[in-house]
Amino acid sequence: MESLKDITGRLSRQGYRITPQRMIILESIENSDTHITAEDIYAEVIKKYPRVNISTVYRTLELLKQLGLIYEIDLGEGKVGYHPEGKGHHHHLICRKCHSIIDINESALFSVKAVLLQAFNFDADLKHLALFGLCEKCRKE
Amino acid sequence: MESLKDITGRLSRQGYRITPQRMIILESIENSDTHITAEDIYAEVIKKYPRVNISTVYRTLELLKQLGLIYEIDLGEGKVGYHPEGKGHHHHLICRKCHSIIDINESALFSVKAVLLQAFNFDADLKHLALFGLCEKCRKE
DNA sequence: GGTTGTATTGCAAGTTCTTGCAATTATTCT
DNA sequence: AGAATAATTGCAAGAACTTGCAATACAACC
Repeated sequence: MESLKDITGRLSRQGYRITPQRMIILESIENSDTHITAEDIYAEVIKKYPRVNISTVYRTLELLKQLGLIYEIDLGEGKVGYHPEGKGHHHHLICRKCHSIIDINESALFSVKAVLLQAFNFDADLKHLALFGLCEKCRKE
Repeated sequence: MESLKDITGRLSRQGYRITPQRMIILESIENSDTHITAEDIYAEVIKKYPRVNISTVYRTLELLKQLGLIYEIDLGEGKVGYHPEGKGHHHHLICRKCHSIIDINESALFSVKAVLLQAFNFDADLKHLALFGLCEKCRKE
């Protein structure tokens, strides 16, 4: 479990600056239990710091994503959620027809990660994956 | 390999109408060798039928996607590509840092599909998957 | 603590995709 | 073939995100 201090330390060491905006955005993500959206993060942020612009939120999310500190998850229907690295991992099976979502455990795809690492030297982020397809109900229709 | 006639037949049988707009959009996707984008499809379409609106392109892509006749692929950097069902399948390993893309064969993930089908009765579309992570080069930096 | 260099921000304009609605048109039924 | 009906389209407005740029402010160095 990575604390806020670990994250800011890591940003700092890589030459990124610790701004009040980034701190509030980070806190919002860490405090969320679910897959929080950019819009929800923005709503949280302006409660405390009304002058923050939404483009700052998007830029910060992009930065944290590239550094691997948060994960972006495609939730289907054009929705995108974010999740901190430190919290539990799982995957989503999303029905492309009825849009229902089944959550499955991280371990279901452990073998895939190993294959990709060995065959392609590619370190895949198989922690929060969205897989699309047809659910049990829609397969029968 | 599914021909244009197979696709229109399937649309028709399910109560969808065959319009000139849909025909041109379908042809553009079928004729493309790569992962064509919505923008490129639109550019193709208006060459032949200048009055078509781009929202028709998006709506048609959404329909074909839900019916499983085309696949949508997240290419990273906010880019989305489309691929007809009838042509070859493969996956992409996309580096979240340098955005390079490695193509891998469909068969690399056959075992995953079987597991999801057995455990969750979920028929996953593991034909054109985008997996994000770090490539060999960026892992060393 | 003040100065300096550069990352970051806010703003506004721009892209990309979505949606509501009235007009149009493909299909069905006679 | 013509009328009925319901899916589809074009349009315009909107939502979600991105980007260029000048102003600001973090952090490093004296």
